[in-house]
Amino acid sequence: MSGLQPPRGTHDLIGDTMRRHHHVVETARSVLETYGFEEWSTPIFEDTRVFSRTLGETSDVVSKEMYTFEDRGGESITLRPENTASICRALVTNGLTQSLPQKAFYHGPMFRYERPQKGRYRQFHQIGAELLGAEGPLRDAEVITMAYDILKALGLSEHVVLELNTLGDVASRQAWREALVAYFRQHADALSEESRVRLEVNPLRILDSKSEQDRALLADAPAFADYLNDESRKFWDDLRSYLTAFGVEFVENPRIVRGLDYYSHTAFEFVTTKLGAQGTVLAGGRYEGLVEQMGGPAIPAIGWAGGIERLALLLEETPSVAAGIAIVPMGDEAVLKGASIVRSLREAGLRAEIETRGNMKKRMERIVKSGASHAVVLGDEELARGVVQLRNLGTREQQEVAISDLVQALKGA
RNA sequence: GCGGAUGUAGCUCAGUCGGUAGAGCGCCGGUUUGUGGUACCGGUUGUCGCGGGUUCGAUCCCCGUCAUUCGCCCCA
Repeated sequence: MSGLQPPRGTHDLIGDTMRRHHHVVETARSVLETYGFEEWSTPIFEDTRVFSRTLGETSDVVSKEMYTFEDRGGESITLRPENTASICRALVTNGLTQSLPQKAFYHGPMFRYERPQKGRYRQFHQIGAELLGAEGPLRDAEVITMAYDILKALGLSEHVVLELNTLGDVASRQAWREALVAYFRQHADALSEESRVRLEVNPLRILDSKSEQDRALLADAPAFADYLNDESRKFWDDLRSYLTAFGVEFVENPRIVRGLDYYSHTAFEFVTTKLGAQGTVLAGGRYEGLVEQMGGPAIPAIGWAGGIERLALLLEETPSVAAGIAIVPMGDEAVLKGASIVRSLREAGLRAEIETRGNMKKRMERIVKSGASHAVVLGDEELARGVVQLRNLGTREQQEVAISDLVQALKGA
């Protein structure tokens, strides 16, 4: 055993872990395609400004969680902590602001320097979707419904609840935020120590506090509903109507504020109670200023990202690998013939292995354990007659088949 | 970044009140050139996480460190 380990918070994806991971991505892909989304791949690292400008300088992600370094040319580079900003950058870079809407999805590693826990890693993987050029709440509802369909296809719809909130437009939020700050300033001495910091840095976060003393204050805090302007209120009403029309259930949770600065109007999270403190499994919202910050026109968009590790942890079962066919040659001559047979099976698109090690009992044990569907036994006697024994390992039925008919017999099976 | 728990074979774990480690499972070979997971025989596995200290001697005691894990913060 070597002393080398993967760096803290990183992990290898092998075997069952990789299969679960892959299953999440491919299940999502098939749903995303029914909605007309296409895969985009952006660089894993970007100019630091892509993230620092857009996520909010004071957000935890930017202030303490980014992997930022100078490259040899002196440029400040950051390993992407999320992908939405990159997608917006790519939209502008590739001149796609002229052909809206764009429906993009992505999956891949993200990097945040955090203390690892179950379902939380420093290199983790997200799958996400962005609808760029989302003209109104119908699109928000549609993109949320798409996320729900993916969770359902993964068999998780029973384990997860959609929590929904509105953050209003910039004007509404600004007015409310000022009222909140004024209120909390008045009661600063009653706030928890952490929330006094939040008051300066990200006051909306106080709403999400788990501290008892903070919660006591929240009851009389200014309600956002009183600050929503007419346009924002209509957006919120329409969103809920459309979601209902799509048949997606949700609960309203006014405490969802999201950690990143760029959201407006719609904010949502799919949460579970099964992952300890890491209950959010997929989350997103509407953002209207990001593309403009990347140097493009003001294009409203709606998107979300799901944590692939968290989704994979929730899967009930590990997807199985496809059953194969095992060739069992007995004797040197038979191995040569077995080689040509296994090749012809593979050329026919069948999954096949040639099993040469140990006595026949040991071979059969290994083959059965491997989940193979059929064994093809080939000894001197069969060789002489140009046939094989084809055994169905499920039914234990065995028949003699001419080598020339083997592919057809297996394809029909 | 803060606080708690844990670290012995590939896996699950036992153990030594300080005398350089064991079980089950797994894995490999054979019984068996001819057929199924459970039979029989044999075999394999460890810097007891890493570094330092105390000691004649440390896997065990002490300190540090790394990793995992739970909670806080924050987030997917």
